Amino acid sequence: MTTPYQPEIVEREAQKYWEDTRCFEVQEDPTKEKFYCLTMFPYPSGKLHMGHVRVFTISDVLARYQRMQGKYVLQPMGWDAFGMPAENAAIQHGVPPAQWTYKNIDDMRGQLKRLGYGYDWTREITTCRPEYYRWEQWLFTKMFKKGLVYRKNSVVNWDPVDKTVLANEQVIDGRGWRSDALVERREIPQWFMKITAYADELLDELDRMPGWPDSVKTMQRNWIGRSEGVELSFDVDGEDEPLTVYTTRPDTLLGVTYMAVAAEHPLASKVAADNPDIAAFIAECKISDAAEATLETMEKKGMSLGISATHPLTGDDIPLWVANFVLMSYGTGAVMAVPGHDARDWEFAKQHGLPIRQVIAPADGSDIDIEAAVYVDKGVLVNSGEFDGLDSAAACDAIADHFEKSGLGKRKVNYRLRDWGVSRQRYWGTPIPIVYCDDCGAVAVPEDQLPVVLPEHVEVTGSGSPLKDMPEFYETPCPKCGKDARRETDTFDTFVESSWYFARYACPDSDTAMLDERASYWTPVDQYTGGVEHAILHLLYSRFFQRVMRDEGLTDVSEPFTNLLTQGMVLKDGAKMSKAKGNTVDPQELIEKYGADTVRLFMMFAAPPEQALEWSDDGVQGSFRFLKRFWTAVVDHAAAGAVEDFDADALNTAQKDLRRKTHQTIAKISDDLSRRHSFNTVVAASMELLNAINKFVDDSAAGRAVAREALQAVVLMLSPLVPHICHALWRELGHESALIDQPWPDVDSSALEVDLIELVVQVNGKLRGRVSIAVDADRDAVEAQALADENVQRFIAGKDIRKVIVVPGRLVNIVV
RNA sequence: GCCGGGGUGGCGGAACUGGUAGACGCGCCGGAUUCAAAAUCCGGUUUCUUCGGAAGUGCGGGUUCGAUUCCCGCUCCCGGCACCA
Repeated sequence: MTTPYQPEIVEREAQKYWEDTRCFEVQEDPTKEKFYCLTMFPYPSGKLHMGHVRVFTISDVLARYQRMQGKYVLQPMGWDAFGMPAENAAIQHGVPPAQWTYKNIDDMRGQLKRLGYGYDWTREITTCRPEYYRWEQWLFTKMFKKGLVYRKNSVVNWDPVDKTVLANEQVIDGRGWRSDALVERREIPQWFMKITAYADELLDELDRMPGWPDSVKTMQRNWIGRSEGVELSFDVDGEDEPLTVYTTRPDTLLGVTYMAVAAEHPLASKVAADNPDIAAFIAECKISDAAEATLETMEKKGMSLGISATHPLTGDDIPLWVANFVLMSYGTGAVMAVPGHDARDWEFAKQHGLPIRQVIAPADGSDIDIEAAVYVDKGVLVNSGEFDGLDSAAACDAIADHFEKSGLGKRKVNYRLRDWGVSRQRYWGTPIPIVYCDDCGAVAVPEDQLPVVLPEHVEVTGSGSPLKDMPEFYETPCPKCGKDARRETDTFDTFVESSWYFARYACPDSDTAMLDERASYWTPVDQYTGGVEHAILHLLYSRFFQRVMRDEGLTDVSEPFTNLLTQGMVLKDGAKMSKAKGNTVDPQELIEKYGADTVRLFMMFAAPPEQALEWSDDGVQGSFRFLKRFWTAVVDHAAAGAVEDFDADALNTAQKDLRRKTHQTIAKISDDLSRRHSFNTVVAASMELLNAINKFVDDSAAGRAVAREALQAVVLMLSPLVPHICHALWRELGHESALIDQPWPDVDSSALEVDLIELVVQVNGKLRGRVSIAVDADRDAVEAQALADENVQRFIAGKDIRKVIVVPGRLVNIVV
C-alpha cells in the first residue's frame, strides 16, 4: 500500500523548505544573468480572487521555468494600496481606510504564501506607506520645476446632492450611486502631467517593442492618435476673435455648410446671455456624466446660435451651432462640419435640414448621390473651384499651402492623447505636495519637508474629503515666504503609484533616493504579466513615468517592460470578476479542499493565458484526479526499487517508443513554455506522457529505466506549474538535492529518430487512406505507394489524374 | 459611437508556417471492483447514414488541389474609452 497523495502535508513541507533555504531571495550579482519576472501588483481588496490566482500562477510558472533555464530570477510582490474601495468600506463600516487596508494586506499575503509563489518577500512594497509615496511626491516637485506639471480646469462628475465628485464607476445611468441625483459635468481646477510632451516618443518606440502583443501596441497607437492636419480660422460676425478649428481633411473644406461649438464654448455662453432657449439647451447639455462612452453614444443634439462665420475661401456665410457632441476638452472646442463626407455631420445635417454639399467624387469616376448616403472615402475634388480635379492628398497639400501663405491657418500635428489629470478629490491617496500661498501662488513642497504624510486616523463620511476638515493638515506656512498658506487637499490618481513601483522593487529600502544603482541591475522588467484591461492606461502611464525618471537621471532605461503577456480575465456568468460587481469566486475553499497545486493546475489547464476564462467549478476535480494518478505512478515506481542505466541502442520497440514520446514531449513543452506561453497544452502533453507511461508495463531493468526517465521528465516539466507535488516526488525518486535547483531537462535527439512515418492520402482534398512509408523515401516512391492504396484506388479508378501534390512528411493529395 | 479581442462536440479547449478537425480534460453512457456508496480502473462518446459514405469550426461570399487558419461583408459576445483597479 503506497502513501496516498495528501496535498496539505506535501505543500506545507515544500513551502517550509523554500522558506528555510530562502531560495527566492536575490541580491544583485553581475556574474549572473538576471531575469526580472513581474506581475501587476494587486489592490488589497480583502481576499484573493480567481483573476489574481490566474495571473500570479502564470507569472510564477514563467519565473520557475526561467530559473530552471539557469537565470537569476527576481519575482517580487507588493500592494497597490491606495484607492476608492478603502473609502467605501470606511463609509459602510466606520473602519479607517488605513486600518482596513493593512488588515487586507495581511490576509492576502497569507493566501499568496499558501499558493506557493516564489516571491522575494524581502522586497514587499506597500504604496500607502510614506516611505514609498514620498518619492512620487519628490518626482512631482521635480516635474513641477521643469514645467511638466501644470494646473488647469477640467471636467468632473458632480453629484449636486452629496456635493461631491464621483468616479465614472459611481455614476449609474447618469445618476449618483448613493444620492440617485442626476449627475452634472462641472469644471474644477486640477493638476495635470504633460504626457503629451512624450507622445511622439511613446508612439515611435512601439515599433521597436517585439516583446509586446500587436493588439496592445495597436491600442496604444490608436489611443495616442497622432494625426496630421490643418488648423484654420473662420471669422465670426461681430466678434474680434476668429473661431479656430482643426481638420485632418482640408480637402473637404469647400464642403463646409455649418460649424458647431461645445456647450461650454465662450461663443455659446455669450449668445446664451440674452437667449433663454440657448441657455436652457446649454444647461441641459451639462446634465450628463463625463465618460467618453456616454458622450459618444448620446443622442446628437444641437441648436442654431443665430450667428454666422465666414468661409475663408468662398466668403459664404456659415451658420454656427452649439452641439452636445462637440467637446470643449478636445482640440479647440469647435468643429467645421462637412456633411457630405463625414458620417456624424451627415446625420446631423439630415436631422436639422442643413445643406449637404458634395466636394469629393470617387476616384474611379462613378456617380454617387450625396443626399442618399455619405461618402467618407478619399477621391477627386469637385465643386471646389480652383482645387477641382486634384486628388484628396494633393488637395490637402494645396489647401494647407494656401492657408499657410495667407496666414489664416497652419499645418498641425494633433494627438488624441490628452495630458494626464492626476488630481482626485479623495482622502485615501498620496497628498499632492503643493502649498497655495496668496502671494507666491502654487509652491512645491521642498525636498527636506517631504513626505507630506497622509493622516491615517480619520473619520470618512462620504461627502467630500476629510482632509478638507483637518486644519492640522492643511494649515501650513508658505515654504517660500513663510506666510500662512494652505496645503493642497487633493490626492494623486492611484495610477501614479503603479507607474513606477516596478522600478522601486529593485531598491525598496532606499531612503536617500527614489532609485539607486541596484535598479540598473534589475530593470527593465524582462517579463511583465497582467490583465488586458490595463492595455492602455496603466501601461502607457508607466512608459511615461519611466521616461520622466530617465530624464531626471535616475535610470538609463526608457521602456519599463521588455516582454508583456496580457492574460485574459476570469469571467463569471459572462462578466468580469470584480469586487465592485461582487461576482467573485473564492479560491480559498478550493485550496482547502484540493490544495494549491490542484488550483494552480486547473487555472493553467482551463484556457490559454491570453483568452478570457469563463469560470466553472466543474473540472477542478479532474485536475485533482490527475495529480493523484501522477503521485501514484511515481510513488509506485520508486517503491519497486532503484534502476540501472540503460543502453539506448539495445532497447526493444516499446521501450524506444516510450523514449521517443518522452523526448518529443520535452521538446514540445519547452517550446510551449518559452516561445508560445501555452500552458494549457503543457498540461495536456504531460497528461499524454503520463498516460503512455501507465500503459507501458515492462518490469525488465531496461523497461524500468526508460519509465523512470519518463517520470522524471514529467516531474521536472510540471514543477513550474505544480511545484509542491513535484518537490516531494523528486525526493521520492531518490534525489538528495532539491528540485528547485534542478536544470530543465534536455532533448535527446537520437531518441526522436524514426524509420517509418505515416502519410495521409487525399483524393480531391478528402481523406481516403493512410500509407506507412520509409522516412527517406523519394517523391516517386511516395506517389506510387499512395496510388497503390486499396481505398484510394476505389476513388481514382477510371478517372484521369490531373495532379499529385506531395507535402513531405505530411500528405499526398491526388487531384482527379 | 470609437479602438482591441473572441465565436470549433453537451462543456473547457487542441489543431504552432494553408495540409488528417475535435488532442487533453470535464460531463455523460456502459463495464470492473464493492454488501452498498465514495474513490479507483477499463471501454465508448461531433451529427446524420442506405454503413459505401455524407455534412460539419457564428452567418454570407471569395482565393486555393486543399481554409478553423488568408481576403471581403455581416452578426453576436467580451475588454478599454482617460475618476474601478
